[in-house]
Amino acid sequence: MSATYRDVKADILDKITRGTWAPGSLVPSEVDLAETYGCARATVNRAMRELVEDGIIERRRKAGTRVRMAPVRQARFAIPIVRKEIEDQGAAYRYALVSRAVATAPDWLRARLNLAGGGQVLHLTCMHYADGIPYQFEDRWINLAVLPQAREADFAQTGPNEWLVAEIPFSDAEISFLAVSADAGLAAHLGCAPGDALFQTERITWWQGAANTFVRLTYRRGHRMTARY
Amino acid sequence: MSATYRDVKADILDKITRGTWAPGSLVPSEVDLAETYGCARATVNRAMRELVEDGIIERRRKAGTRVRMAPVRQARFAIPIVRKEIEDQGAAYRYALVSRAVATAPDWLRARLNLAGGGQVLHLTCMHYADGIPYQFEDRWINLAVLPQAREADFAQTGPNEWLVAEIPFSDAEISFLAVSADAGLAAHLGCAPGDALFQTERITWWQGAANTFVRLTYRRGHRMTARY
DNA sequence: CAGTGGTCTAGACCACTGA
DNA sequence: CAGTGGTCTAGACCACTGT
Repeated sequence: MSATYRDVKADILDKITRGTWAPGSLVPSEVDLAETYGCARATVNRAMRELVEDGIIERRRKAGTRVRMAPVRQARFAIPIVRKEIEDQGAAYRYALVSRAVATAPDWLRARLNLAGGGQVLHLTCMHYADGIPYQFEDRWINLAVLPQAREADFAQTGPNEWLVAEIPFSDAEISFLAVSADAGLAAHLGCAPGDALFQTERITWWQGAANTFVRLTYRRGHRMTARY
Repeated sequence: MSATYRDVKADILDKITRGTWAPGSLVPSEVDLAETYGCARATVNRAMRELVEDGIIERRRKAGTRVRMAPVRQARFAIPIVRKEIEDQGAAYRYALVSRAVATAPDWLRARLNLAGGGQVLHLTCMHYADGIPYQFEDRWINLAVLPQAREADFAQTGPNEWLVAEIPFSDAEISFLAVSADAGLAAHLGCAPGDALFQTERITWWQGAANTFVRLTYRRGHRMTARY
């Protein structure tokens, strides 16, 4: 008697993975399941909500709950701060500012960030090292219309990433993963040969509707990003 | 009076993003918040649980709830079936089996999948096209000890991905994203030049503790994977 | 040991939506 | 319009863990 929501979730998941409840089939209603497991409906409801969250089942009022035909396989990636990423690997972290310039946003950036014409941006390039070895090259553009205080910030000691996290702790973002061929500059910074295939991420973040930064992070040769799901 | 859990969540999130409640600061207890919002504690609790899930706050019994110092930025990626991915772009999908062979698992694969010596695997290579243009090259290894029925399956018409989803709808997986340089084979299949940088994913899936498949998916030049969070 | 979150309950009302 | 999920409530007990 008296199952917990974890018990209920585990049992239902088991029935689904073992095929007792096939993809597309109808799952008993919450009331029935509550009786089956001898618990309150709220308990069943919580188990079911988590299964929806996990992409295992689909629910619709009146129509009931069904096992998904094609499970939505989804992975969650933690987007780490570079320093933490490196330190978690047990390596020593070092940061270096490569260049810094205030400029008018180039056309491609205005299009990406949906900026008005003539917008001023702060363009930074930096390097992140793990145990002295190049780890990541950072190419960052900060919208000075949204973050005028960036103009006065000192990025010689602290990377723009950590500065931004302190300045704007929570924001919306869009991230892309892709592969690029190393040009001469990247090759020099990351200690690889021109033409080498490198893993790159691009990220745009917004705060209260306005884009505040665009960043392109290029990792050293051989880097991979891993997740479990 | 009588706020919903969405109201409560939105209001708390607003207080955090606007800086009213700074990173690291203590959030009022559930009992207090319930009184503030004029709702039941369970309602506040649900809002708070979702904020934990979103990586915004941390909670510990007795110690209370705090705004996270470094927000855990996390992105969720839907791992699509290639066919769906292509069709959702409005393109026509075509599949072709390139090769098929039963073999003893090579050492690197045995290590990756934690297989016993002498294990038999089915090695398949396939192509996926969008509007007739090469889209993705699939290099798949299926553990015949776990999935003996793969030996008899016809992969000429249906890709191994869809076959596997039907056979083992739900499983655990580990996925990696990386960049590779196209070798002669990949270049020929994907219609690019040798040496081009290509985006690649590797995935291992387990079912009931045993690895059943390893797959390496290489995308055509210029492919990028995008998510919002 | 006291305060906080974690969970369960029994009941209620509501919001959809398929038949 | 009836059945299903979605949510809220008031109260209860429990499980941690800081002081």
